Amino acid sequence: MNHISQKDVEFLNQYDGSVYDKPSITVDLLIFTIQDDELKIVLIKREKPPFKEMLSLPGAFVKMEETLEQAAGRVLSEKVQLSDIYLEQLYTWGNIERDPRMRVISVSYIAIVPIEKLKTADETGTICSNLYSIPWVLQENNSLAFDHKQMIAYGRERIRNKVEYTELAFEFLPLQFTLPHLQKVYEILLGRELYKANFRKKIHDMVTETEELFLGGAHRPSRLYRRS
Amino acid sequence: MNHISQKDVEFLNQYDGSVYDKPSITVDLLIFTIQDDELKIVLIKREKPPFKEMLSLPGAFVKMEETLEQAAGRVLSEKVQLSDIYLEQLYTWGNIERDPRMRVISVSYIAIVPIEKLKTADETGTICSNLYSIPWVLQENNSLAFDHKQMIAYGRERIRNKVEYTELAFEFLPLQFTLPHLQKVYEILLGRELYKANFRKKIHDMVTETEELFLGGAHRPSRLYRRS
DNA sequence: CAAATAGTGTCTTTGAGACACTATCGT
DNA sequence: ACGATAGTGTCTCAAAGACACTATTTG
Repeated sequence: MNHISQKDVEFLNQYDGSVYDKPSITVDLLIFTIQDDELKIVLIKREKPPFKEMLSLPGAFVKMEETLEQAAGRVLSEKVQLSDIYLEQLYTWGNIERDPRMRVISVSYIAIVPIEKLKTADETGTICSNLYSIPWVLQENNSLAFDHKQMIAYGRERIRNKVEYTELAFEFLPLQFTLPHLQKVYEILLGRELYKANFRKKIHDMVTETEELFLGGAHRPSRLYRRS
Repeated sequence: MNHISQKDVEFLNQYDGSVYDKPSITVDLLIFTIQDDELKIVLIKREKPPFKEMLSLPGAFVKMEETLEQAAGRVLSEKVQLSDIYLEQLYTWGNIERDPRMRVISVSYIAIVPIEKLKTADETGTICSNLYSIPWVLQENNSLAFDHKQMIAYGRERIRNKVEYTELAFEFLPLQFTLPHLQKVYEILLGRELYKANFRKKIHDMVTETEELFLGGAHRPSRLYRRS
């Protein structure tokens, strides 16, 4: 597959000799979680120029022998060695000057990991210490490497929208959860408070109650549910 | 920008020498219109292998000096020399074997053009004779070049969804239109009939009535509206 | 005036929103 | 018993759905 025949070269030459001068392709990951009642994202401090010392999304060049999803999965597994993680293509960014060194096109992906899962896969604490609150990241005076701030703003918006018409919110929670906890997730993602009774009517068909209660709180315990 | 410094090469070599072995990037266009009460798309018959003689989406390799949007606009303008055309990124397709010759990643775009606009920009008739009905294209026994059939199915779905929560349907119509015509567009895109009175309540705030009537029909003429 | 399409009024049903109430735990 | 959180019943209101009606044109 990597060998290019003469016919292919002729074909490609019709397109301005793209064989010899191609953009590079990367994937960048927006790994979201909810911690301490805040929507957070995994960022890393760049160790090399350009944008040295600045925060950026984890990413990698796409290899010839992997699909985009596989590349995204590879970047993700370098951070958290976990299976069953929500992964969705967000948008492809192709501005010419988005990387000052050369032409790079980036396919961005959204990943969502429950904080409990993140903690168990993070023995060294390198991930959880790299979690940044979205409101803080998106502050006006704050600046990120490349166009990553714009990506995060776009990803934040995608999540806000999808929460309304999908069951995306569940991706932030473990298998079992209480309804007050689920409501809190919705409230954080939507950015507004919800009425308890109405909320429960809305999500009623999405959940099944278990026999267990969530104990450990100082007051009346709440029932644990699963997705139905 | 096309010059790669030694430092860049070192940087890139960390990523498996991607400098010398990169995927190619193309854009593929889903140009939709409505003609004869059917959703249709512009397809071209491939003149060369692979998939010679088969139908495919119009597309092109992305040049180093153009953004993805510009590349999409270039392909579009090769078909229809028109401004003010709805253009939206759909999805990026990165399967390894999607092009049998080599590794090609394709960024797909949806374009929507009112049939009237398409006709005026199509003196030779080369576009309108290349319009294919979506239901026909998506038939099970029908086959298209590359993964283009899958792209069209995905684009069709995107349109069906966005019609419900955006004003996308207006993109299929000229500046002035009648409400029966607008309703027909909604019905075609949604794939079901709508009640006249309810439909008008729903779109009431999106439109402004003009002083003109649409004449030429055999019966009572309907009023022309614009987007508000 | 008949046929056909354009356009409107209104009853019903559904679901979101608001709020008040009851229930059950730990201390 | 009390404080605090969990959980429910129900009224209100707005929008979607269904259907019947009136209006205006051509031939």
